[in-house]
Amino acid sequence: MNSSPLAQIPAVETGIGISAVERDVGLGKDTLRVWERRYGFPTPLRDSFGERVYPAEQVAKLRLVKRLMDQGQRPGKLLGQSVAALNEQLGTPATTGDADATADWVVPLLKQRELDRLRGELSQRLAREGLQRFVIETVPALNRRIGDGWMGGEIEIFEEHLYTELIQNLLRASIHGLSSRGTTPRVLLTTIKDEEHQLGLLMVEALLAANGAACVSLGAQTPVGDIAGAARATGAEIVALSFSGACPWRKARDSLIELRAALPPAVALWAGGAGLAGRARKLAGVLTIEGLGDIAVTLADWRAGRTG
Amino acid sequence: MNSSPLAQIPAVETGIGISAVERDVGLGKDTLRVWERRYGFPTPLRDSFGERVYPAEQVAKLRLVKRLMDQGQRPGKLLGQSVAALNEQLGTPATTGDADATADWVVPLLKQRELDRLRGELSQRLAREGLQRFVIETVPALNRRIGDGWMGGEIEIFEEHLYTELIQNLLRASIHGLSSRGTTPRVLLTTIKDEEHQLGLLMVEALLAANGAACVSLGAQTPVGDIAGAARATGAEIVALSFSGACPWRKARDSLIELRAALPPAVALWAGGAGLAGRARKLAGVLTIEGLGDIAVTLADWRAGRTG
DNA sequence: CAACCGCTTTGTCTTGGACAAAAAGACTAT
DNA sequence: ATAGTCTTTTTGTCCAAGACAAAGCGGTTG
Repeated sequence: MNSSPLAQIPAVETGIGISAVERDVGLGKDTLRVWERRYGFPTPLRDSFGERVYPAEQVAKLRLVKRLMDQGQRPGKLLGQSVAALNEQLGTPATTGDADATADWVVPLLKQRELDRLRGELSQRLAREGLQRFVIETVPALNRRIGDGWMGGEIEIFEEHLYTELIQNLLRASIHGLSSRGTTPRVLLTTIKDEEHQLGLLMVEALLAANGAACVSLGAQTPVGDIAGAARATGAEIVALSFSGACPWRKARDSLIELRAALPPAVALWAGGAGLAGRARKLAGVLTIEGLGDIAVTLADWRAGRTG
Repeated sequence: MNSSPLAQIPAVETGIGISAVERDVGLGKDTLRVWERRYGFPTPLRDSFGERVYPAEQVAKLRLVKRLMDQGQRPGKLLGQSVAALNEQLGTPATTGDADATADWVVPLLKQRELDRLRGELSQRLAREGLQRFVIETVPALNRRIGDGWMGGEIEIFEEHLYTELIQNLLRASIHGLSSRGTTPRVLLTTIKDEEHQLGLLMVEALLAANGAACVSLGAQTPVGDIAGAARATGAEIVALSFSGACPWRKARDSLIELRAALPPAVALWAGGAGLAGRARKLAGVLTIEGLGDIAVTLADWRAGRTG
C-alpha cells in the first residue's frame, strides 16, 4: 500500500476540503458556502472534481473571524477586513481589567503548564478561604481573568479548557464531601437546553450545598419539559436555573415563563447568571438571584418564610 | 401578540427537526435527505414552513438502524425492515443483558430518589473494588443498565442525567486525589468537536491516573486544530481521544488521520471508545484501544518500548 | 489463496432560492 | 432616562435534484 504514494498524498500543498474546514474552524458547510456567495470570502480553489479546496491562509483568516465572532462581532463587518486589521482587533479587547490584577497569578502557572502547582495553589486557597468565599470571590475573579486573557489572545482556548477542568474537579470533590443527608430544602439544579456552561451551575451547587441545602443536579442541557417532570419526581421545593451570558435573553425569558406554568405553585423558581443580569426582576413567580453573594441570603429568606 | 398562545406551543407532540436528528442519532442531514429520496424512509412530516419534522418512532427506528450499521450492516438492507425485525437482529449477535443483572440495584435507588444511599453505595463499591476494577467493571455495567432502562422507557432522561452527575462527581473526586507530580508519561486527553460524552473520557482519565500517568484533560469538544497545538504546548507524549457510539465513524476516522498528520511523529496517538469498536485497527500511526481493560497493558507496553 | 476487475451501494458535494431567527436600530411610554 | 415594543437588516439553516467518488461486494483469474 505504501508503494503507491501518489494516491495517498492529500491536498496539503494546496488546501483542505469543506468538511475539514467545518471540523477545524467550527463553521458549518452551509455557512461557508453562503458567505462565499454573499460576501465574496472565502474564495476556495476547486479540485479536478469541482469541489472546494481552501488554502491554508484562508483557513487561518476564517479562524480569526470565528474567534472575533465568538466575542460578539458580526461576520458582515469582519469578512471585508484584512488579516492585519483583524489581528489588531483581537489584540485590543474592549474591556480593561482592573480588579483582575489579584488573579494574575493563574496566568503564568497555566502558560508554563505548572498544573500540579496550579492545582495545589487552588486547593490551598480553597482550604484557607473556605468554600463559600472561594466560590464567591476567587473563582469569579479567576474566570474573569481567564476570559479576558482569551479575548486578548494571551490565553489559548485549550488553556481555558484546562483551567475549567481543574476548577470542576476541585468543586466536584468539595461537593462530594458534603453529605446532604436529611438537609433541607431540596433544590433541583440545572441548565436549559443549548446552555452548555456547567461551571456556573457547579458554583451554585457548591454554595447551596455549603449552606445546608440538599442539591440534586441534573447537569447541563435539560429540556424544559423534563425539568418540571424531574421536579415533581424528586419532590424538589426549589428549582434553580443558571443562565450564562451566551444565552439570549428572549430564550431565557420564555423558558422561565413556560417552566413557571408547568411547575406547581408551591415550588419556588430561582434564576440567576450573567444571562439575566437584573433584567428578569419582574417575572411573576420567578425569583432572580442577582449574584453569587445573594444565594446564602435568599436561602435564609426562604427558610424564614417557610417556618414563619 | 402574546395573546395567541397557540403560536407558542412547540411541535413537541409531533417530532423534532433534522438538525436535532443529526445530533441525537448521528446521521448527517444530507444522508437523511438522500435516504428519504432513495429508500422511502424516513418519511418525516412537514411543519408549516415546509421543513422536516421527524416523529419519535421514526427517530427510534433510525437509532436502531444506526446501531446495526455500526456493527457493519448496510443501510439498503436495513431500512426496508420492520422495527421488530431490526430489534431481533440487534438482540441476537451482541449477547444482551446477562451481566447487566448485577447492576440492577441502581434502578430502584434512582427511581426512589435515594440519592444519598446511591452515592454511598457507589462510594463503598469504589473503596471495596479499587478505582481500576470499579471503572473497568462496575461503571460500564451500570452505564449499560441505565442505557437499557432508558431505551425501554423504564428510566427518564433526567434520571440518567442524575446518575451521570453522581458518577462524574465520584470519578473527579478520585482523580483529584491522585497527584500527578513527576509521573510519566504525560497524556493529553480530550474529545473531538460534537462529541459530548464526558463520562467515557473521565473513565479513561481515572484509569490512566491510577496507573501513574500524568493526565492533562481538556474536557470535551476540542476542535482538531487546537488539539495538535495543545499537545505541542503541553509537551504531551501521548494524545488519547475518546469516541462515543454516537460519533459517526467517518468523522472519527478523518479526525484521527488529520490529527496524526499534524502531530509530531514522536507523539503517540491513542483512540478508543464505542465509536471505533475495533474498526480503526489499521490506521497508520494510531493505536486503537479495544477496551478499558487494555489501557493498563497498553500503558505498560509504551513504558517498555520507551525504556527498552 | 490472493489479486484484479466490474458492478452496486452509499455518502457527500454541488447550485440557487427561500425564509425564520437573531441582532440592531427606531420609537414610544413609563 | 430606561425599559419595552415595533421594524428593518443581517445571518444561519433548510430545501431540491443532480452528480460523482469512495467503499463494498462478487466473480474471475493467475
